[in-house]
Amino acid sequence: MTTIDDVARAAGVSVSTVSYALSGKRPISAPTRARVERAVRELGYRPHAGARALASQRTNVLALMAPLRVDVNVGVIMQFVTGVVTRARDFEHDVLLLTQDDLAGVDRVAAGSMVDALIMMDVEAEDPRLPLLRRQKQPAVLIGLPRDPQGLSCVDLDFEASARLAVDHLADLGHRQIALVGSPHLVLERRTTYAQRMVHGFTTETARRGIAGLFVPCESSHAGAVDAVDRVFDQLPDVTALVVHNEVALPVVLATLRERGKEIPRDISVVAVCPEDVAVGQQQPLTAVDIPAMTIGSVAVDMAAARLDGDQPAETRLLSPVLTVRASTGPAPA
Amino acid sequence: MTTIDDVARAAGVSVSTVSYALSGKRPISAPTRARVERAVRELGYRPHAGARALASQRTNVLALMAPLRVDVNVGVIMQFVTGVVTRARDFEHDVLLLTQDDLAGVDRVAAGSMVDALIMMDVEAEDPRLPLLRRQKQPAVLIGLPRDPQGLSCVDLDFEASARLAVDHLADLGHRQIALVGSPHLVLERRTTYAQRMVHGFTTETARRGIAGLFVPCESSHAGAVDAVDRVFDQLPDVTALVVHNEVALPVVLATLRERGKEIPRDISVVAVCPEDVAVGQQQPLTAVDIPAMTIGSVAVDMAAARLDGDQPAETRLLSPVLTVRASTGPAPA
DNA sequence: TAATGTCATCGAAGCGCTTCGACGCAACAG
DNA sequence: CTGTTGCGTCGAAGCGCTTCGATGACATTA
Repeated sequence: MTTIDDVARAAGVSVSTVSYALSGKRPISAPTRARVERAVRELGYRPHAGARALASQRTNVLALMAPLRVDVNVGVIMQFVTGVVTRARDFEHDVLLLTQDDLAGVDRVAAGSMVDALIMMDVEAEDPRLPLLRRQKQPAVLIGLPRDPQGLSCVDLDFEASARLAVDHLADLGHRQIALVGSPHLVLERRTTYAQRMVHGFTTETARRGIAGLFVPCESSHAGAVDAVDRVFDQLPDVTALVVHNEVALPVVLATLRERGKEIPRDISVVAVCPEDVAVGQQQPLTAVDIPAMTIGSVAVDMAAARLDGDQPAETRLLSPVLTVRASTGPAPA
Repeated sequence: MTTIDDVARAAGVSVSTVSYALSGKRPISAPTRARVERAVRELGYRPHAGARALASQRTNVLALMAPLRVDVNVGVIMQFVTGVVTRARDFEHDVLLLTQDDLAGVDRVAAGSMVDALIMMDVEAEDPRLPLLRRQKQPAVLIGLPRDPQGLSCVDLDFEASARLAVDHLADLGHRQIALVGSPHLVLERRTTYAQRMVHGFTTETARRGIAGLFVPCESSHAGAVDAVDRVFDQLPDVTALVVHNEVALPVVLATLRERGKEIPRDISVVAVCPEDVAVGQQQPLTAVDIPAMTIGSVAVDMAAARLDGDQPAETRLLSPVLTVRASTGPAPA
């Protein structure tokens, strides 16, 4: 292994000069810096991460805790992760991946000084990780919105506003009976707040506009989706529009509607709440509220970075939803 | 931060005694060990990862390079990752996540001594990462099979055998015209070997058994899947069985078959090659060759671990496929 | 000419841990 | 009673880096 000593010797300078030349934390004359850089290149020198972390109190790694279960929406998670990893590189950071259930992991990586900051996905209302996070010296960023975010940064799509946006779009088209096909029971029971916030926004907005609004949970399986559609028609026979907030179920819901003889958007309009690629990848392109998963991931990193060197206080950011009209919504049938 | 010195002081022993008490690398008397452990508990001591890495040449972290693109099969990747992360914990290791395109990452984390070993997913025949990997001091495990694995451990499902298994199952049921609906063009062009191995196994086995075998690539989109089905009927009008090795397309292929008036398995049999949960989660449970993604991930970790402390030489392991008969295959129509 | 200031560089301490060699002590053999 | 062995513990070196204070060279000013 080539060390900073080797570089110093090769460049004919002291170790500290090499360090300063590379970090730029003190002025080094151009010729000296050139010699150092040359030596670095020729020897293929890489600073030892552990030694650096020990001396500088910085690891250049951040922890990402992601739900690797199968029941949640794999595609969205992947995009979050991609956003985080990609943006982290812009800040010269790598990403240590923890699983959601690894509660001890928070302590292990934070107290063990393995990371500079932590990002947690899929936060629940009373998430058991929050107390752990609060007592670490590293800043934490939550993707999601717990009941009490005290001391922790949060970022998420504004799901209440998303629901409103979807309802308004449909209401403006004349729809008066709208159903929300949402997350599985389990997700709601876990008190994952995005699901709750969606339902809440939907309920209040339909109420506000004097519209019949029905919420049905929907399991993420073929059967679950078919069942959800059936329940909608059962409980709201004259429904003319659906808001679907469940990616896995989405294609099945569409197929089932067609099977039941409903043409989209002639007989029934559909607004999806999902990432853009899912919305346009269906049999027909769907009007949708975009879940900008990658953006959220990268914003999370930005927020972590801000707290690392700016030591700003924690803040909460809710991203404004954007609805894109495509082929799946139209005026309510007469 | 509480350090090993604090623990030593609290326990009334020397620093080295604490270290040995915790690592077990030298005998420490029971009472002393108890005092150390008590101090550790009371102070909430966690060794500093960087310091430990510096002194011991072990980081207890392994790198996992995963394709976070969207075009590949997200679900399978997630399962690999889960397998790796979960198994890594059994060996007291954490996982650093790199993206596939981050070629420089190999050097950064390996030469920078951030990890003890590397695991690379989605390896191509002439993968550009291989030379980089070979010159690192850390062992590497590939998920996939490059043309020349020299010096690197490999693990994957035996896709040639999988194809054979699928073909044999169908041939034994009397099918004489079989099509393989496979990976997208791009994946093949990238020379991702699982796709090639699948095609090769399919081609040789159909030939060996004197069966008409047709391979059609299939893009991972609704339109792509529909198109693939059309091409199959175009080029092999009397086809009675399909092998589908493309998870994303799978549901669309099934739907399209039905739309074309083909009932499964009465008119046409289908063998999927996909993870079990995908096979059973379709509208009807599918006969399938399981892709044991999680197992492969955990085997990869096992292989890495073996090379870490046993310093066994590199080896290649191809997992034997298992075909499970479900509702989508039956005798060839007369 | 001496005092002052600037700039580039150096030396050394120290980050927190592991590990090697040494040491004291008790048990045992000769 | 001395010599040997083995167990449990300690001290110190060293892992590779960052950073602080000091220093020397040189230019600037009084």
